[in-house]
Amino acid sequence: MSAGQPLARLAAQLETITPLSEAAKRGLHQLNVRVVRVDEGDEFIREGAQPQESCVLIDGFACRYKVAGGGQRQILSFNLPGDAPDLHSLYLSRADHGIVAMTPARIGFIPHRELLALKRLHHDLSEAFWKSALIQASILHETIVNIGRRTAIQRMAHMFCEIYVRLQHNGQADRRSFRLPLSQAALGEVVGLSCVHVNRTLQQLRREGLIESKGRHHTIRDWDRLRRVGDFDAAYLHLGPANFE
Amino acid sequence: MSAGQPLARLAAQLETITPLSEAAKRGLHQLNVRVVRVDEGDEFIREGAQPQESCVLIDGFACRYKVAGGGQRQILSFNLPGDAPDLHSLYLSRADHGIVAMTPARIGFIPHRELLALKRLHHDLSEAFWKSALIQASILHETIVNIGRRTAIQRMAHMFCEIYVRLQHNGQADRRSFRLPLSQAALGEVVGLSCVHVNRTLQQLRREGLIESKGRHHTIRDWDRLRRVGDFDAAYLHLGPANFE
DNA sequence: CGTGTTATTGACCAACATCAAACTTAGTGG
DNA sequence: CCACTAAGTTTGATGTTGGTCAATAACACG
Repeated sequence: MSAGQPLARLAAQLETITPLSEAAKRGLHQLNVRVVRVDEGDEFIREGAQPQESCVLIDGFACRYKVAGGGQRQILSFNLPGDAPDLHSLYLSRADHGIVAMTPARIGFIPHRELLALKRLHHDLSEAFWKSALIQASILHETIVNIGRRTAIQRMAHMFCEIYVRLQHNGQADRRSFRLPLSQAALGEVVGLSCVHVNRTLQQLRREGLIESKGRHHTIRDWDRLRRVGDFDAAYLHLGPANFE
Repeated sequence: MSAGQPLARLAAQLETITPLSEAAKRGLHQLNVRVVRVDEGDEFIREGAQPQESCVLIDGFACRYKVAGGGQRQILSFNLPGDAPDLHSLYLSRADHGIVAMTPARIGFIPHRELLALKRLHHDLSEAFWKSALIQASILHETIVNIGRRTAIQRMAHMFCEIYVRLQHNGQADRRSFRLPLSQAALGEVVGLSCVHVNRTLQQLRREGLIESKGRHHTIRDWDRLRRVGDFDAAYLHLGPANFE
């Protein structure tokens, strides 16, 4: 999957959303992709920038975030390999959030012009992009509910469920076990908690036998209970007919 | 604006986003719109439904919401006349949120098939819809920051700023004054607070001379300070060159 | 006028933040 | 391989914010 087709995973992901014509796939692979390696912590899209390119996460793990007035960061969403995290910039001139790599990663930058032209040429591709944006919005909705209405332990449980299901779907989870490259401080920025409270909530999840962690490697011990605690129903991820239980 | 062209406001709103060709506008107005009157409190789209039509808010005020496991409601966003709140349903089969009228309202329902056909026919229209969905996403991002990172008074101040600017842009605010048809309980469902705390926070905003309210009619007394308190910058609303100060 | 809904108040409490220190881990260079 | 460092995790003590419960007051509507 590596050097040859930088957009292979994007294409694969789009196809799980909507079948693509051969022509559309060929078009994707003929795009002029500038591949850039970034390091952990690099903000490869900055809040407020006005990029002329859109990016695709080729491999690695990234997060979209915004910074509140007090300087505190809020993570808006995760991005896994194959995601196109800023289709936004295609139509909105100003990036209203930054994107930061959480691991060393490779990013593909594609000129807006080419992408727009391709989208116009292949209607199925255009639909797939739209649908993918709608799924992202659906995840944002659930995030708002999670932060607005759930307690610390529910939020964390819910977050672990979401991450597990998405990593699993992305081929990055082994059984009930996965690596989540975020510090506890960063986890707090995801669910809107202080890092101290994240720590204590994690301990509670462990104490109750729901998860197990060493370092940044986490294992789900009791999926069914974790799901119930986190009030998690994977429907909002729109991952197709697969059901995770 | 009333009987003749149910989609007049939608067209107007789309045009503030992207100029539309005459053909596209004609196409819009030839759509087969089923207009329905709903009452305050009516949930005209239910969470989990699988509608075959998309809706447009012709007049009135509506909110999109989700319900958490505990039965508590979280409001995701406001919708004003001219909004198309569920373009989602065009591509995602299951509505992952409900929509409820906050005032008596008129809703236009348009068959998915017609809308999809029209979108395919007029590229500018398709772009306008996409852009409008991206703006909604941008608002969701700010909502997540608001709920995740700000204190009660900041959240409320921010919400009033957003509502004021949007109502103003929609022609529904008079000077610094507007009607917001939500109970304090509902305001709490917007910003993730209990209704008691909403009440106390409102009092604080009044005490500090930032706003003034009688009933559901609110007036902004000190826009500049309200904006600072709420950490509000209208950029994320993408309302075009207009600047609100 | 009643009657139901919404707003307001008070008392109390739980959840979560903050601060500061100790401990662990992983990484780095000698 | 070890010492050193920096980053992240864990702990305790304490304070604040905001939630809950329950009662009362103000409105709105028929």
